[in-house]
Amino acid sequence: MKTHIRVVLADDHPVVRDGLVAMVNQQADMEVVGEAGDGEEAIALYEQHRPDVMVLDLRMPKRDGVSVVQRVLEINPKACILIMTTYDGDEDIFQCLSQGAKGYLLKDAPRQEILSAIRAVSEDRPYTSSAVAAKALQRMAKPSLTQRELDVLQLVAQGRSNKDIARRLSITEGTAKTHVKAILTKLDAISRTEAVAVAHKRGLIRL
Amino acid sequence: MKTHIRVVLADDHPVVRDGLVAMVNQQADMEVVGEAGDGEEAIALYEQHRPDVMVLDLRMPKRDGVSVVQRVLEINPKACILIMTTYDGDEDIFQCLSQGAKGYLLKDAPRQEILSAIRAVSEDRPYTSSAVAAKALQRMAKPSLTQRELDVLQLVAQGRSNKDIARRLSITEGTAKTHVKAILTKLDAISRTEAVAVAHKRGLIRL
DNA sequence: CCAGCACTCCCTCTTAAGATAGAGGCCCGG
DNA sequence: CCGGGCCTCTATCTTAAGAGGGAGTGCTGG
Repeated sequence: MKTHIRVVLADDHPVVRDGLVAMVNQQADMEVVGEAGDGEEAIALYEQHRPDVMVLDLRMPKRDGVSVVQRVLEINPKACILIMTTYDGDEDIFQCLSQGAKGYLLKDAPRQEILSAIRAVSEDRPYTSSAVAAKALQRMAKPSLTQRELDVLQLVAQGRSNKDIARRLSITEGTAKTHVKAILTKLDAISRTEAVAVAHKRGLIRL
Repeated sequence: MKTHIRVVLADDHPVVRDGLVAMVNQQADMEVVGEAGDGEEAIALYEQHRPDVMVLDLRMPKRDGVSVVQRVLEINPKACILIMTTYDGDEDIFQCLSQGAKGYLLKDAPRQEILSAIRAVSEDRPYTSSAVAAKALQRMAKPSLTQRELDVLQLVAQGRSNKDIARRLSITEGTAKTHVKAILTKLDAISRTEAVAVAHKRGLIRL
């Protein structure tokens, strides 16, 4: 057993970092060795400190949480990453876990759960609450959207018309319609507005 | 000058509460006297402690931040409330400030800003960062939606058709269209999907 | 090499959405 | 009392959206 779990935090909210620092440093068996406010910094601090656990927020400036997970696991495939975020969409959960994050928890989790998640992940044991695990499983049964469909979906969510989407993506309106239709089918939506609602709930698009 | 600023916190994230507690209790001139995890509890703790400052999150279980502001100001019209949230939509800002909150700041604010906001509000001085104030002013120039229009907008955002909306609200499809048209005009949107995007950005609807 | 997928384009047809214009009942505040 | 929002309903018309087909390209992995 380790004498000390060394932790690096990455979250763009100073308050949340302070909260985690307070919680962690109060424990005898763990210690915060670095704090990052954005994705780039998070990667730099990981390389510098090589911590036992990295606690990561999903939405951060400069670099997205998912891409930080990828990069860190490139640097060290055995890295133990715990995602801590407010977003509970199945797409986010699925992406992070399938990229190789060891744990995923929500910011409204109680202190004890956060601390035991950090301990679990530090010992290379995956940590996922049952609600989160359920969403990951749900997501696996659903069809994925292609990159092009995601491009179109993004524009649909901004309220663009098919003609407008076609112009922006340099395709014909007919093709735009084909993509939209595929999106509706995959998301099981009747209209484009419903598709946006579903996509938002699932975490396929952000704002 | 007060010897002690007594603070009550309300936020549904334990991590955020811990962060604020750590920050505040480190200061010689202030102290946290109560922590709430939802809106109801927040009101109860306000009555119990009558703190100098109340720090409030907007989105909480059981009771919305805005309605907590209203209730607390009913209890004590001189109450000093500081909103602290991640939401920066102009509607949220406008609602809180016009209800009588003394300050509004975002969770990504640095420690110093948070602390000076608490001090300002405790002395009955309003605190608003320039970016937040700008949004409140922007909002004032925009037309408000009526209650009925908000009802319709909510359904539009869920992807409902005009016919469906009409059924749910027990009105004719024509009337639903009339409301949708008014919404499009007020939000300066061309399509309903764009209206949803705009409404979301402004904080008029939440998922 | 061929199957499969992603991306593109094309067609028709039906329905929903949005623009435009008018109008009556209601309640509140000047 | 009367004007002015708000909510409701009406009607017509144009255009965009969505359903339902098919089909050709290029790339990739078995």
